[in-house]
Amino acid sequence: MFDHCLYFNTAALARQLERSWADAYAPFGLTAPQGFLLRAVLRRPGILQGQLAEVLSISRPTATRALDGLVAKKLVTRRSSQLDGRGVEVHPTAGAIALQAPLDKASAAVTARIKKVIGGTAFADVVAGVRGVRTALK
Amino acid sequence: MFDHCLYFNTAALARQLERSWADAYAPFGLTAPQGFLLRAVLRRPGILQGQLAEVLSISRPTATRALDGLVAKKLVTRRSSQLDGRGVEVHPTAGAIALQAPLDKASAAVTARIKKVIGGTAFADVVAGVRGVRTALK
DNA sequence: TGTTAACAGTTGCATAGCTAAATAAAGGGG
DNA sequence: CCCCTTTATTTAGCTATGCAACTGTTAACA
Repeated sequence: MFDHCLYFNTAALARQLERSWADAYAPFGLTAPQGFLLRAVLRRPGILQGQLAEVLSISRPTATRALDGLVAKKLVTRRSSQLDGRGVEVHPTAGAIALQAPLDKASAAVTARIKKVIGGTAFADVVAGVRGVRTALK
Repeated sequence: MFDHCLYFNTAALARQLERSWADAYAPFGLTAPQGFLLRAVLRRPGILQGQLAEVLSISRPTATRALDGLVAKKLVTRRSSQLDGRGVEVHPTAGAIALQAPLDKASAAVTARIKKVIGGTAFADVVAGVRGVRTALK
């Protein structure tokens, strides 16, 4: 019905892909967005919340709430920045650090499975195309 | 941070595009999903709810709730199917029919603007690529 | 014809996302 | 030093989405 609509196809694919990631992260007790958020914190311990929102391309209120969830699960802690009392640093707990390798492994498995289905070249082309549109519209 | 992740880029682009569509449909008092839902009903008056969910690639509960919104705005009516009492036909009201042409025009304008920014060829390539992934993963 | 299975829609509950407005901390004149 | 502006986060309120479970309708069939 909306075969040639960029928004329709992109949104539908996002919902479809979310299921794969939800399945992959469920064993860790994480949803897909929580998993990506935690992986971002693990890669940059102490990152400020605002920067997290930016690298994840979500609004700051959404980052606040998503972090509330990870704090409740004792996977990250908030710490007021010494340099600027307005900023809040986010640090992974020991439990989260223990999860990093398995989480990255599970993530790689999802990507590998999708690449196997659609082909590595098609995968790379679509990712590059989507990223290109994001950048052009920014 | 997740530059090569298909899910991350796709979901981020979907959120980004939604703003353009939200702006385009706001003058009609519609959100982006409501606008697409209404356009689908206008193209196939009397379509069954389950078929609507399928063509829009959303779950049936989501279709139920989205339709509740259009019914509240008096843009569509529900009618029990004569052929099968389980099914519910969705019909556009006269008010909705009057909206069809302007709604399609506003939709075309959004697409035209995006095509202008990223180029018509890139647009078509990305749409085809995204749709291809959707189909392959179905 | 009564029972059971399948199917369409709805309801309950939860997550994720946004905008707008409120709070809190810096920083800059005067 | 006080007031005003800017910036970082949070809170409030809303929409969209999904899964699981429930209700009502149809169909199959013993």
